[in-house]
Amino acid sequence: MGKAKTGVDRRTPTIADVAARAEVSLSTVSRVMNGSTTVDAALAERVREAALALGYSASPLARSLVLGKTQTLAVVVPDLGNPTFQGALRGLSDGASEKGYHVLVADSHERAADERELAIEARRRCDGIVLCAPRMPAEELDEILPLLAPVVVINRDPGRADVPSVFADYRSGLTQMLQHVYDLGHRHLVYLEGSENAASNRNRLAAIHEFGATHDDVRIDVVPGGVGFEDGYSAAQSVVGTGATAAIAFNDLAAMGLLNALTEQGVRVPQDVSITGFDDIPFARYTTPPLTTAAVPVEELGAQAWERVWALLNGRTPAYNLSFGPLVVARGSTGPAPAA
Amino acid sequence: MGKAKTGVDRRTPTIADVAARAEVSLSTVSRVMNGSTTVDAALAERVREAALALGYSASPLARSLVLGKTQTLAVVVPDLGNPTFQGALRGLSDGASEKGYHVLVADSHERAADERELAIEARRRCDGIVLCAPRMPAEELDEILPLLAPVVVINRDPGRADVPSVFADYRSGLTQMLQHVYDLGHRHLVYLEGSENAASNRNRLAAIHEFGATHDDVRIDVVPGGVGFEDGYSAAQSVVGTGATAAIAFNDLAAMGLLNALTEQGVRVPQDVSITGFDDIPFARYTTPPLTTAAVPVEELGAQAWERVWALLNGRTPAYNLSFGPLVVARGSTGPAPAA
DNA sequence: ATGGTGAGAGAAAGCGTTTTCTCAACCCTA
DNA sequence: TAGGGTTGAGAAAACGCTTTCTCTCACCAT
Repeated sequence: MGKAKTGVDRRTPTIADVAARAEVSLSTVSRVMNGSTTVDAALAERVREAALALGYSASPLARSLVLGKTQTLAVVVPDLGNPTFQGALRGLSDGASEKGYHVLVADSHERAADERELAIEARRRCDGIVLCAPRMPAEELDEILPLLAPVVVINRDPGRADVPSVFADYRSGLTQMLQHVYDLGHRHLVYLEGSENAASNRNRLAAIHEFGATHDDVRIDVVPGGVGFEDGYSAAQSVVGTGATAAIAFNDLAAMGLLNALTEQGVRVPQDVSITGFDDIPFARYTTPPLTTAAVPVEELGAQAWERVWALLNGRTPAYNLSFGPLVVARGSTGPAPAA
Repeated sequence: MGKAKTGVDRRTPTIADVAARAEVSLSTVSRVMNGSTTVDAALAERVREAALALGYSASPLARSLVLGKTQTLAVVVPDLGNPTFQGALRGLSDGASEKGYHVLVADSHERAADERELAIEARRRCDGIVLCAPRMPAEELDEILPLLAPVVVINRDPGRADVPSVFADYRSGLTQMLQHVYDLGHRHLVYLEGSENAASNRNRLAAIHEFGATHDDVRIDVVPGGVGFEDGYSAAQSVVGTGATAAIAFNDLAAMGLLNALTEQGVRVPQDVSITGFDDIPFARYTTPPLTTAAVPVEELGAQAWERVWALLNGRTPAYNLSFGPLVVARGSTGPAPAA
């Protein structure tokens, strides 16, 4: 099985092949391919013909090396299976591809420990990175951010002025949500917590504490929950145990799990217990009853993130940081508090 | 703002910097970094120290160029917003990252026209590619497949023996589904079609025709539908118009849209009309009533696809092509046919 | 002593581009 | 007709690595 010298070989053609065929120098080929005007029309045509005949196109790798840019953007998300991040990824990907950029995704599987290495490694292959690492400790984030530049942080406040960010204002969103159920007459609430160490969970807790502090007539319990269906599902007992009339779930997924468990147990929603989610994932409106939630425009969030990396990439100062104030979408899963 | 020659510069260190600091040659540094044993222990230690001090790690770009491999896999999907492809992407990504591989995603936005260029372009930056292009004409697919190798095709039959593939057997799945509603007594069905030119739609149609041919007592209408919520939602009229007692939707998304529209119009599911989906996306079980569907293990599908590229990448012959026979999951959206 | 061996390390080639540098030829003007 | 300015194209350096090739030196057996 020696390398027989068969006339045609399967190796992808290089610039040298084109140069040889067109009987010009490498430089000329390069110039033609990059649209430099400083080349004779006849020669240019010859080069183009040769390139076409050979099916040549420049190696992105070699090009990246010399140009110092890869035309690729890294994105780190905690969980590719979560609709929230899927949405952001989509918005990002759309924006990027529009500008001829490629997207490298890395899924950290919610393991905060891996995020650092994952991000740094991914970043090295790209021109910039969008980081979504809700569980990473603030100090660690602050530490790696400079190594990652150009970087934009998504879904949390990076806590540094020099790093653009786009995120939902979970605190204000949850405050609105609390007000919503309060207005419906609920006075005993329960918050089904997300990951304890997640920034967005802390934001929500802040809203809860503030709301509790400013409303003496309301009681808010906090029980452990999580970020997925199952977490919400298995928290049903503790929710019921509190005797609260309204359950504020960390997100839509948990809310849906809870809703399901409650319904199975014969608890009527919203007659007995009101339930709220967070994010307004595409499916939130299709549950029974449809889920009341705080809408976060995730795809737009991704799009805005792209806009900011793009600015950074072009040496421009990105637009102001964006903090989306989630909007409460009142649907069927919340109703008036049952008469005591 | 000239480039002042400040002692410390922010440029990422190269192998030359490490060599200089350790007072050895480039070759030695390279050898140490790649774990070659043929280097003196003392020297090796010096190199490691220097690398650490400088925070050096080899440029993946330069490395890729010389090694001829990028440690990256391209994935082309028709729609990042679709749970089916999200699942596959996830399975793929998990497998890849386990082997230190990165994943480049490209979303073709269901535009068959773009898929070709997208795939070729993405492929050039990677060592291999997983292609999911349901709408691409068979001839075009057949034409570009050789250019893409190593490649594995997902979600459709590539029609060439030399290209590994992993896909769901839509035909058998739909046949089972038809049998399911038939067994429930339904004799007048309506198929809510997907994209006309999609391979998986043709597979389903084949099942329909066959079923119709072998069961004279059953009538199956076909109406235009689509692949998303809205498509299903807006097809409600034509579905009702047929007078069928069971609607077979192209996929879960369309089924959910249809379910929603029907419910709004006071049509009871499944008392008046039974509805079935396809894929068993995570949310299918949370509709009201829960959706009867044919389960396709999308994540596993992605995982298997990875296994096959991985084999290809290592010069091994990948395992047999896999065709998952979807399993009907009977849930609440299908019931006995109403008495005529 | 001496030629052979083998280990360890540096020099240099090569990966496929882009771009600066250099040079030859041409045209114009004095 | 000579000199200066364009214009166009090739040679070569650079990007940051890996790996082959080459060389030196120490060691061992003869």
